[in-house]
Amino acid sequence: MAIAENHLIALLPRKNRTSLLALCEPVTLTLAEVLCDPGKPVRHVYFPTDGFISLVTLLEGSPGVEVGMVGAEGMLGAELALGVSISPLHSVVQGPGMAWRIGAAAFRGELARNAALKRTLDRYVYVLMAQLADSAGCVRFHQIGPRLARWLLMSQDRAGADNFRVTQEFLGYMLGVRRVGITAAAGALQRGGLIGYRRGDVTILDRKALEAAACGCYAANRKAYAAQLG
Amino acid sequence: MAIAENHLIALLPRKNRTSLLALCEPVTLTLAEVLCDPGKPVRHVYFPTDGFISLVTLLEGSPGVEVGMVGAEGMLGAELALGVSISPLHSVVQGPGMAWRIGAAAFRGELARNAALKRTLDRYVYVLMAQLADSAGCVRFHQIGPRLARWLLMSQDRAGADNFRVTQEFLGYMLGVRRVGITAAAGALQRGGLIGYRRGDVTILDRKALEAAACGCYAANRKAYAAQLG
DNA sequence: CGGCCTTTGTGCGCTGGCAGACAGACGCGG
DNA sequence: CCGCGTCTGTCTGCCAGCGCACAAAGGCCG
Repeated sequence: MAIAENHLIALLPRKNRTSLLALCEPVTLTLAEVLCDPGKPVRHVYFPTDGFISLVTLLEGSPGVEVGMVGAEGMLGAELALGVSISPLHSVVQGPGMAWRIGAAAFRGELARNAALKRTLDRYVYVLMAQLADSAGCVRFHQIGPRLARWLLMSQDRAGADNFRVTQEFLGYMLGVRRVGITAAAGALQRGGLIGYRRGDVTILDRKALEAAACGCYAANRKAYAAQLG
Repeated sequence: MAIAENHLIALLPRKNRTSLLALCEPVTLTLAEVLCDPGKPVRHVYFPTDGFISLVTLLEGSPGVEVGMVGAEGMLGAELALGVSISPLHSVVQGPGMAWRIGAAAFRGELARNAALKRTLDRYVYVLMAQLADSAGCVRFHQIGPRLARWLLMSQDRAGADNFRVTQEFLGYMLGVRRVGITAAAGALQRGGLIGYRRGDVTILDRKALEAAACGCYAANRKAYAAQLG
């Protein structure tokens, strides 16, 4: 089976794209794999095609919160494009699948040669920043229900499927709330017929309604991405 | 009186520095002035020397939260360094003073010519990202007291003085909490002799103790800045 | 001096989410 | 088909922070 596309790579002019892909190797992202720890050097950058990755802030003494998601629309390791090789975030594979991978050194070399790549990634960094800023407000003011709906939509987009696996325990960790909070919110969505949820197996049943139930951050993020990289 | 320095500019090699400064004009930042609205084009970038600026996320339908502060250690308008001229954040002058200012177009031109500038700002963007990510966790998990202490320290650093003006109302807005929450937390700090607070006039009395009372985000942010731009 | 605006202090009832504990339900593997 | 581990649902008590409302104190200005 042919490997799927990564959108950032697809945006590059042919010449820049082939020069980048020449350095890439396809790798499998396996569920719950940790690709990056905060404060540690970035070894590889990843351009997911099928799989997707959660970005989590870890403040010592507190549980984590997800502040971003990276799928085929993005990349992991954008800090290298800023000339820094230390990751500020914790990165965990959230949806299994494939990704293009490049070693950090090779990637820096390519960046120096490939101006179109650098320009594209700069824009991506901007979108990420907007996402981080929104996360702060979302995490503070929005309630569990709408945040859960947003999370499910973002996952659906990146999984490219109506169905994916995730336990309530894990969702609680991502949203920075207790598992029981998720039980309640997910129960409400299920009773309303927006989703089906059975033992770690979510199915999106009514996407329109889910979009209506999600907090505005979902739409805001899509809009910001489309404006810069659409 | 000679205008004070901006640290990012001071980091540049002499040649790059003079070439940038040739485009700058000194301007006065007046308290509560709004320099930038979310979604609007960035007209100027600012390199504060005396004054400082709060960066606030505004999600529609929610109050704001401060997610970053810009003083002489930083700049406002870093998104231009990423090739984007739309600000994602609301920027308000929080401490009056002076800044170097450049028009957006002139700044983009200079960026294209001045590689050292671009490299420095890339690193600054990284520090900002780390700050945004931390903010999300801080806002979610840390209590008002420690967050207030952190805010006061950050302001003291940027004001370059032990004393500055800020009302509890404004503080509540910045931290995304009710004014009464600030009243309680500030009262505790005052009773402990860490600060003096009288009708919009704060004085830092015991900086060491305040550092101990602040949440870890204060130290984390200083460390991240020092590592990249120290 | 007196009035008015700004800023701070306090009280009360409410609620979303927390902590911990436990009981069912499902399903895989032996 | 039985058992145990995983996942989900529910309960109880609790607390930080919320919304609202009002009182008091400081300060500016006529």
